[in-house]
Amino acid sequence: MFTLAEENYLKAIFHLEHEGSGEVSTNAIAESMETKPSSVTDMIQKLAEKKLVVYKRYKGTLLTEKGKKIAANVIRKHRLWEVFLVDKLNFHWDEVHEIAEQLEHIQSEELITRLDKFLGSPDFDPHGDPIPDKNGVLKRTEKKLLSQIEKNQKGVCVGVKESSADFLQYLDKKKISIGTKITVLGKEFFDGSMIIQVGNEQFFISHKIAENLYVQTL
Amino acid sequence: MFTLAEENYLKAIFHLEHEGSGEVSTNAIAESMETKPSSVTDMIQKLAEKKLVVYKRYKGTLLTEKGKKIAANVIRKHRLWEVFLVDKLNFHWDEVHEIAEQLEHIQSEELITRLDKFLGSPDFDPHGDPIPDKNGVLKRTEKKLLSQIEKNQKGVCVGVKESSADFLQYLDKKKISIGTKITVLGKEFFDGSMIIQVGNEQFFISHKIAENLYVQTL
DNA sequence: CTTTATTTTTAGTTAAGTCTAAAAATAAAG
DNA sequence: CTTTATTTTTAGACTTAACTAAAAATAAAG
Repeated sequence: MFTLAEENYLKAIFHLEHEGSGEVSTNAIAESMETKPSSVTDMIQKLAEKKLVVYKRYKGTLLTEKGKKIAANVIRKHRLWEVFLVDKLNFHWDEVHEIAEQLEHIQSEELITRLDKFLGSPDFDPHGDPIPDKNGVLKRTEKKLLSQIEKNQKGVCVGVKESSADFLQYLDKKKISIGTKITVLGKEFFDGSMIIQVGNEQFFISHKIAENLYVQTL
Repeated sequence: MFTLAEENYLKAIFHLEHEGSGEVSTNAIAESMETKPSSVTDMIQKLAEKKLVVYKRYKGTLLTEKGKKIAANVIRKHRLWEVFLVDKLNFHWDEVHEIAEQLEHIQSEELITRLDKFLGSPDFDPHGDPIPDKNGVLKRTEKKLLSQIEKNQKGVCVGVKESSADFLQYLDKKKISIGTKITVLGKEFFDGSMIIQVGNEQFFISHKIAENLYVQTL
C-alpha cells in the first residue's frame, strides 16, 4: 500500500508531533531520519499530494487523520515485534530496535492480529512504550520523568525516553528495568543530579540519566 | 548486504537450477519472477560482476558457491518463518507463502538462530520442503511422487510439489496433509489417474494431483 | 528597517530496478 | 544451407528516493 520510505517518514513525523507541539519543521525531520532537508521537502510534497500530511511551504508539516493512522499502525507493528523478540526469542531490550525497524514494514493485517493474540495482547513494549491498538489509539499513562520527582518520593520505572543501546546497557549495569522501584534520596538543584536507591544499592545519577527514565509515582 | 531484488533473483535461480539441470535460461528466470527478459539480463550482469553467478551471453546462468549460499540462506529464512506462522500463529499452510516472501528478507543472523531454536530446529517446512541448515545444506529425503507408487503400495504424505492455495485447499477437502497415510488401490495406465484410500474414504484422483504429492513408501 | 544568518525550497544529478522497442545471436524448419 | 522463428541482449526512457549546489523565504541582530 505504501512504500518503505513513505512509512518511515510518516512514523518520524508522528514521533516529532508527539514531542514538540505544533507543525514539524523540515530540518527536524531531516535530522531525525539522518537525511538531508532537500530530500525531506521532496517526500513531504509527495505525502501532501496523497493527503497524508498537511504541508505549507516554509511553515512545516502536520499529519492528517489518515497519515496518523498509518503511522500509528507502523508503530504498533514495531512494538509488537519488539515484544515478540524479547518475550519469545529472549532477546535483550537493547538488541531489538533495528530488527523491529525491518519487521514493522511487513504487510499483513492478519499477521499482526495473530501476533498480537499470540503475545497476549500486550499494552506496552519492552521499553515501556505504549502499543497503539488497531485504530491507532494509545493508552495514556501517568508517567513522569525521574528528573521531575521530588526528594524522598518513590516511583516505579515504567519506560525509557531514549532507547539507545548505550543507555539501556547503563540501566542494566545499575539493575534498573521496567518494574524496578526507585527512591529519590537526594536532588542537587545546581546540575539536576540525584542520589537514588535501587534495591539495596544507593548511587549517584546525572541529570541526563534522570530525564530519560519514566517512572510512575507510588 | 544484498538488496531485496538481488536476493529474489538468486532464490529464483536456485530453484530453477534444482528443477531442470544445467544452465538456467533468461526467459525461465523472467517467467518464474513475472518480469521481462530484458530486466533479467540487466540484473544477471550485475550479479555476475559481484561473482554471485557465472554468466555467458546467450548461454545461461549458474550460481557460484557464494550465490548458492546466499540463496539457500534466503530459502532457510523463508521456510523457518513458514513454520513459525503455522506452528505458532496457527496459520493454515495455504496462507503463509506471501507473508514468508516478505519475512525472508529480514536481515539478522541472530534472529534466525533464535527463531530456529524457538521452533525446535525443524527439518521441514509446513509443505514438507526441507529447511537448509546454516551452511545451506539440505537434508535429502527418500520422497517419491505419488504418481510413481504402484498399486497396493502404501505411502505417507511428506510434502507437495506445487503449493498453490488452490491445490492445498483441494488436499484439505480430501483430508490429506503432511503425515497422512495413503494407499493406492487402483491405477489407470491410460491417463495416470488413481483410486486411493485415505482414512476410511476411497476416492478418485487425477494424474495432475498424483504428480504433485510427495510420499515416502511404507 | 536593513543586513546577516538560518531554514527551506528548487533545480539538476545519480543509482537501482524496471519497462518498451529494436537489434543481434541462436535454434528450428524447409 | 538459407529462411524463419525464437531467445536474448542492447539502447533508451521512466520512477523512486536520494544527493549537491544554488536560490528564495523567513527569522534574528544590529
